[in-house]
Amino acid sequence: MARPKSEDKRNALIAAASHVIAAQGLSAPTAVIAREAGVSNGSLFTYFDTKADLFNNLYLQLKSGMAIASLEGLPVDAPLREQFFHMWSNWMRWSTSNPEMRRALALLDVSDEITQEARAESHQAMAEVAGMVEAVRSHGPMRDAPMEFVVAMMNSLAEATMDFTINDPANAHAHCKVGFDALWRVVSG
Amino acid sequence: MARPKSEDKRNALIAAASHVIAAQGLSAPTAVIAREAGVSNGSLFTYFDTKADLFNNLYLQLKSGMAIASLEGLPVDAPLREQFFHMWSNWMRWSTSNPEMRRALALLDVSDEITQEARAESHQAMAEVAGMVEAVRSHGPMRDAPMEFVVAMMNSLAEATMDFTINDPANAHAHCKVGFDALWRVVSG
Amino acid sequence: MARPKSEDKRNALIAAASHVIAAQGLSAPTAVIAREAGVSNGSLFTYFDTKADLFNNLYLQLKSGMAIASLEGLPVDAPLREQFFHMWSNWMRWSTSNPEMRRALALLDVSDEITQEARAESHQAMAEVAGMVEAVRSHGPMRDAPMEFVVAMMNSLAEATMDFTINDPANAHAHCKVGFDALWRVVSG
Amino acid sequence: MARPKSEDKRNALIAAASHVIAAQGLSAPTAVIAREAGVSNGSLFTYFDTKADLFNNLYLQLKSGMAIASLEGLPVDAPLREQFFHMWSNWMRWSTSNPEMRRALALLDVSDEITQEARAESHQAMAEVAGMVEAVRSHGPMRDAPMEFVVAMMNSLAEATMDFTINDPANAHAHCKVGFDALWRVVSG
DNA sequence: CATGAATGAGCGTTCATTCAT
DNA sequence: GATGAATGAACGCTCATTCAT
Repeated sequence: MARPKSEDKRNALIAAASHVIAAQGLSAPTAVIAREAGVSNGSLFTYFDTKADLFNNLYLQLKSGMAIASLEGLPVDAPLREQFFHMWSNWMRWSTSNPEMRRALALLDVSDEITQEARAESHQAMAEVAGMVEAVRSHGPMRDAPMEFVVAMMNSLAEATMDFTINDPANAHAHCKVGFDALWRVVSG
Repeated sequence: MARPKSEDKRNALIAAASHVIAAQGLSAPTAVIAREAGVSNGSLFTYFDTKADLFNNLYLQLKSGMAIASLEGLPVDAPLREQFFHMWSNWMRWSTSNPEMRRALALLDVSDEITQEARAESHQAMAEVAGMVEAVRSHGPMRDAPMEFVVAMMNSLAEATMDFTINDPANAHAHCKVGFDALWRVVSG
Repeated sequence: MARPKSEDKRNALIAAASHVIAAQGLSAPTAVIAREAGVSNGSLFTYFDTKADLFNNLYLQLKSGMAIASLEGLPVDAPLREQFFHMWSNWMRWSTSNPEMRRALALLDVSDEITQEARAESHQAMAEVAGMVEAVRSHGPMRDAPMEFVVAMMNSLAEATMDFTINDPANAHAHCKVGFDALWRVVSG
Repeated sequence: MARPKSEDKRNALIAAASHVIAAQGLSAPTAVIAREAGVSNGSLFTYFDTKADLFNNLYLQLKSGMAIASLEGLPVDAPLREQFFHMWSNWMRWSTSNPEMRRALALLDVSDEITQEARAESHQAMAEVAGMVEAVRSHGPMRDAPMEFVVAMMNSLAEATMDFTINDPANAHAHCKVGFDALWRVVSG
């Protein structure tokens, strides 16, 4: 079956794309990404049909990595607020521990190369998180607002908190708390 | 920076850049922007040194336009919350009335072509708005958080509300209110 | 040139090359030819050193197939003109029955990938046909012209007739006759 | 009005394309053509939208140049055969004096980059020549064959004669005569 | 100053060929 | 031998910027 397609190389390309996009933006040459991955420029295209395809796959990978990290060790029997805070802390930790991934994701999120399919799929990765928001808001002041709106607000507050924390990581803990309290006031009153 | 011959052309280029960026993204060719402005491609560079220079100028223009619109008709003698809501409503109205400008601004905001200087200057345009936040939060739960953090949260909630409203303009009024209430809970408790 | 394992694969590659060249031209990727032949892209190069080598072999194959078809059932005892017409009819029938081969051959003939050796060898395949021309012209108006010139003219009239017939196959019979009469006038007076 | 598009450069590009195609075939890089024309690679595309556009223009230029050359000094009051021979001689002289153009034209003629429009337009350039054929054949053995067929035969005999003459230019005059006589027999009996 | 042609570096992608499995 | 992934040179075309007019 000849040399099988190497999962390692695929991963290296995804990882390299993340680094390079963080450093150079979405206009980073595919050749640079390939070199960073230790792969020839042509090989990139045996793993991804197009640059956009690579980007969509990276997007999905980052989103799901983020979602998984957010739910790690969730104290399912604890009170809702505690669970929610746990998730939020994980989320903030992921973003500050992986600032490149976070920047790449921010750039991809705003790019029009990312397809609706990829966006929809990424929502599924975040479904469990969204479910927690749903549970929280159902008794709060936003109980009548569209779910998507509430999720959008949560995301936007998360973004703001991440941005702030990345620039001032020394107080990461405090910022995390401030951000969470703000979010809690938004959804829970 | 000897004043160029025609302020009109400069304005036309800025306006065209806004349209074209909204439609094609930041990678839109300068030649397209120039054509849209009714100006030759070469002339663009007598008004702006580089494409990045044009973008920074556009960024400033949009930010200040947005700030001015937000403060229009501010009821200076009314209670703070009412003033704040007035400002917020103006802000939302600007973004939904000028979706192209809003989209261009969102793209520019995330671009690394925008210099720190331009970002700092844009904060001055928003100074008065920031001043209102300052007044509101001083007695609220975020009284100890860094001012920039609070402003960042306000911006992020505004972004989320704008996005949502642009996709569902029929309920613009309701969304505006929901967004404001959330913001008020964040800063004021 | 140790005989490769599978003569079948070699033939499949030759046949596939013919189809694919007819459809896509000489710039058709070798990978496409290999896929069409049901063979891996790498294997193509165990049967042919280079793409040009494949093309030269295909060229020879087509030329000799055409020559063989032209001589099939030749009425060796019939008058010369009748023999000649028989050959011409066969030739035309081959080209209209195998339009893909005919198109591939036309493309190859004009390509500079085909070596002088291959061209010379192909002349041998047509030697018997050329011999008939020789016999015909020896008493005709072209008796003093170089043999190659006469053959070239025959070929060119054959090409023109084939082209015309392929575009209007309903009247294949008539076109065949018109073409032959023209040729006869050229070589025999 | 700025620097006007230079007719000289356009011509240089057309001429360079002709040289380079003759030497390297249709896959010659546009960059080589541009260099040969003394122009930057990018400039080629201010004169021609695409490589195919350049090729179509070259095709037209060559065809019309050939047609014009063929009709130069036509003795309009002479007998038809003499006129016809004059045209034929011109044609052969053009092709042997311009072997590069002739080869480029042969390659272009067979390329699928040449549009139907360009082919149709080129027929107009040859209209006067075709008219002469029409006049000749109307009383000959091909009076009932489709005009296009007759023209195709004339072209094919011309091609064969050119090919032969280019390889043996010393006897150009004799080959020209032999080719013409053959053609005359085809169309006139 | 306005114009738009000129420039040439740069990019995404292809593909003949090689080579590890 | 067969496979198909790996390679990297090559290509058509774009576009920010410069410069002749």
